[in-house]
Amino acid sequence: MAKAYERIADDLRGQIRTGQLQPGARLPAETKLVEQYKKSLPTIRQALSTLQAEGLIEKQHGRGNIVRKPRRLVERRNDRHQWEKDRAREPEPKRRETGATEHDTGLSVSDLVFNAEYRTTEAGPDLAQVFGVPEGTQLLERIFRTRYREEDAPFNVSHSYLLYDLAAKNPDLLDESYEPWPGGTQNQLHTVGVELDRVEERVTARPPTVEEIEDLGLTSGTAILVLRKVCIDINDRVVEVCDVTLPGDRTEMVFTTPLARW
Amino acid sequence: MAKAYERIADDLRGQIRTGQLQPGARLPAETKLVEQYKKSLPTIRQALSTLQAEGLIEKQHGRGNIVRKPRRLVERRNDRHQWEKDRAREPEPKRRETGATEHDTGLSVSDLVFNAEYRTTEAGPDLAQVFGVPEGTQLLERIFRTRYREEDAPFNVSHSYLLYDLAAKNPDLLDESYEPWPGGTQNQLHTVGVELDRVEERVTARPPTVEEIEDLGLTSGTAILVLRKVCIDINDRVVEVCDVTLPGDRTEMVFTTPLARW
DNA sequence: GAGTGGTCTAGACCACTGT
DNA sequence: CAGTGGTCTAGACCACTCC
Repeated sequence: MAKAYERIADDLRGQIRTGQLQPGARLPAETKLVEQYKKSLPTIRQALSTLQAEGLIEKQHGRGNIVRKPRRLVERRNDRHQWEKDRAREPEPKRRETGATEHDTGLSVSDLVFNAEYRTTEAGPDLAQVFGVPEGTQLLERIFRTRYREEDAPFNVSHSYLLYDLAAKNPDLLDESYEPWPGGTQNQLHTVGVELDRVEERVTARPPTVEEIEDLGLTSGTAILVLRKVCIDINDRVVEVCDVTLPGDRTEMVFTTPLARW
Repeated sequence: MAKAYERIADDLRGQIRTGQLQPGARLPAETKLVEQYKKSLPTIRQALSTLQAEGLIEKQHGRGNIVRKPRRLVERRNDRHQWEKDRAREPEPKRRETGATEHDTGLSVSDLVFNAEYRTTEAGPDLAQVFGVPEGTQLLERIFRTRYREEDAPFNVSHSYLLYDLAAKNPDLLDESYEPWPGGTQNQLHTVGVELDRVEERVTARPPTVEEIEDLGLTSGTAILVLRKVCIDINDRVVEVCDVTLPGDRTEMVFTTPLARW
């Protein structure tokens, strides 16, 4: 004998998958479902909350339970790194034209709103290990948020870390008011004599924390992609570590791996 | 005035984050929490279920609510593709030694259990578009599952698609009893005259469906990584499409992007 | 103001895990 | 068998959305 809330969830899930309930459509009111399935309200609500956790519906207080629409995906390609490296030594007017995110998304600079915040921190055990420096080493931490001009929530929050002593060679790099910096971090590193050899990106996924739900404007029933980007220069030194949080339901990361010919 | 279940969740979350409640520890019984917070059982349970959704605790019927332990990560590196290409033309004994997953994880063949299932399907709109063939074109679908010998659930389920006509050039490729095929798919493609030029991987994240919770042995409160790998040969033809489902709490994907020198 | 979901209570009974 | 979480009910009142 199947559990009541599971049967109800299965039934509604089926209606959504087969398209009987279209994306954007409102489900019957919870009180209607009570009559329909002859079960109590809390049972109905439990069924609905499992559908919410699966990302199939969205609960809107005062409006109803809505079938989720697939969201438009933002691509994030790994060829952005080479593209950014090529740009890093261009003259400023050219660098100013567009940034890496615009390169990925095909949007223009004016479609996106960019926000930066700088501060200094000390390396904890985790970052100290990645940089290969002692714990407590001073770091420049930079927090970036990118969002569409017409939307409230950013689709990208990243925390970038640079060795403070390295960044301080060019005092302009310590000043957040220069952001958005034309040419991005690779240009900034170029001004202190750094050339990148490779970028290593590590990706995992997990459910969002409450803070991330706030920050990224998620509804519950989504996952987040956690990306750690490590930039390594031609002397095999780690010169930047960047932790990026991306909403899983609107981000598609594209990694192209070229292979040597036989 | 904060909601009661939120205050309780915040309080418990704090205890977990600060380490007052260690991973693996049991929370007080729900009835104890009722006394402690002077709230009704359903309210307590609502607080606990938000913690479960965040992946912080795991509910074990009859035992208690347990603080989740971080899981051991399995790495999946993109240099596996070049590694596999290099192997593809080696003699069979060498190919038989280890596979790409063992290369990633540093485990030996005997630590892993591999399972394959072949069948034929027709290309739906999605796959037809990626392959650049008409809908209904016959495909060979191969379902692979990989798991640790000591564990029940696989950490990797993938659906690989090949053009049937291409695979049929070597009848051995149609027979699942040859799996695990030494040298992997790139060697198989080699036997029908295909050389890969590049691999394109697209990654998103989302909450698991009920089926995936079953298949991958997940507890609720985890996310899955969805990866689509597209293999493109030196004539710019799509020769394999592979959809991979990975549990987000035990997988770390590593992508290294080498950059050209200035 | 009508309709809808959100929060919370009090309590009954079932099912699983351990000893 | 004791202890624990899982399922379900019936009903009160609050908060948001939209007309």
